[in-house]
Amino acid sequence: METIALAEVAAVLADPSRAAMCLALLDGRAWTVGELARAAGVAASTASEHVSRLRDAGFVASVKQGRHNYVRIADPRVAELIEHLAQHAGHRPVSGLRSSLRVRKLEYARTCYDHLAGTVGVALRDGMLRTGMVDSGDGLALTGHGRDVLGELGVEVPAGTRRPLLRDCLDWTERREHLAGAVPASVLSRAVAAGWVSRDEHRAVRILPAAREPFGRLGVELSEFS
Amino acid sequence: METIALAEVAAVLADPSRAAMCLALLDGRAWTVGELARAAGVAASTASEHVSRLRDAGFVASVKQGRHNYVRIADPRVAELIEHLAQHAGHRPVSGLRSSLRVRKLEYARTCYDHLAGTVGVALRDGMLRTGMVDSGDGLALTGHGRDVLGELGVEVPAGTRRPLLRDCLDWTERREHLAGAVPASVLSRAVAAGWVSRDEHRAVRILPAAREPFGRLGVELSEFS
DNA sequence: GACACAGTTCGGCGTGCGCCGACGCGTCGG
DNA sequence: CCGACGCGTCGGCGCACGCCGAACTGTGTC
Repeated sequence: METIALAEVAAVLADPSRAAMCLALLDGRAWTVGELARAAGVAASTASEHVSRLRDAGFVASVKQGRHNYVRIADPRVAELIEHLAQHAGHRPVSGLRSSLRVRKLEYARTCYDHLAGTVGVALRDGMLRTGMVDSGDGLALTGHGRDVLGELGVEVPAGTRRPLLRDCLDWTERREHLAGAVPASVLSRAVAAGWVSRDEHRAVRILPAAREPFGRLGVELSEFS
Repeated sequence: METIALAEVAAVLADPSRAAMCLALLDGRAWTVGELARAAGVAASTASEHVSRLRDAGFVASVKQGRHNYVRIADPRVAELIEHLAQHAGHRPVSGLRSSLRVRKLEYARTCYDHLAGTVGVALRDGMLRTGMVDSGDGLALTGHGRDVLGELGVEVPAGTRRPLLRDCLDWTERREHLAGAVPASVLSRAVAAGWVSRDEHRAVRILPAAREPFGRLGVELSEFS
């Protein structure tokens, strides 16, 4: 009974094309069916079938707009699920990930669904802990000082949401933890809106000069990386 | 490159027989290959092949003992991964789950890999929060009072482990959260060792009379349920 | 040493499903 | 109004893989 449900849900991710689409969608943006087809390397008709199946399984949601069909991840929980699965897949083959330039870029700064990851993401976690904005006594918590600094930077702290404010998320390349949750999501959207960073191709993030001051307030010295 | 890894890992869970085996193994015990074959309803030879595949993928570990091969979940992280996946599978079809007697039993008390779940699991979370053993200000934390009570009950609080002491885990039947993590795991193993509860068939847990006093200390009044 | 039994390997069978190309439909642009 | 384009549906092809039974290995039992 319920056992086949697990298999069905896993089967949806078990296809290389659908898996590629899901990983692409982890950047948090809405992709068209055609873009997903190119990303996965299949015909548009095939991609359309895959999107239907992902939608039926509750992994993605889609909205029609003119002649385009925009597809995005249905829910942050789904994004976490896929991240966890990819993480389990990733930590076995140590592989030569650290080679291509594009990967190098992703190592430095990228998005993990709706928050920052990569070197910068890890540094953000370190910085917020070091400056006392976040406390980690068996579970992560935002301190009063943390709330103050975020307020001054114009980052809204969501209230009354079921989503945890702060969660640890094991990093794909760094093999260390970065911050996930409602607060880091809010930090990223503020950073984009304020021109501190810009979202680049795929999941890469470009750090702009304007980031120096606000990121310093968060305990991240960008000059340390280059 | 990395995209096919995700598909490969999902494909391992995508088979109904392997999925059934994994769900069975979530009770935390070591099963023989033959037992898994019967649980999944396939021939022993087929089950053997499935176990090989699960082992290669890092989902299970196996040890040979005499002419038996004992199989268990490789790692708590894997157990959580499967729980998350099953959870995503479960919350769509509302279905008439609440029918059979066996399911009723599982609703009341069962294991979620290595800790208590079901009605009792949820009550444990409520009780430990209400009695001030656990604090939940943006993240769960064990209080000093909590450490004291656990100490008096003979429950060891693991130290120096990477695993979080307390995590929330959304419950399958109750649709509410119960406690996961190192501390709840320790509570369950102590409860079994001390004869407060016994592990029953499948994932069911039988609450014994000796549980009344220690569970009361944890804020759970067993008489409230029957 | 003979037998029973758990597990593994192997060959062969059946089928489910991912793929494409062709076609139809709706939207946008000249 | 007509062509270009994005998307969805359908039919047919081919491969991958889950299944079993038979044979073999290794381990306990009488």
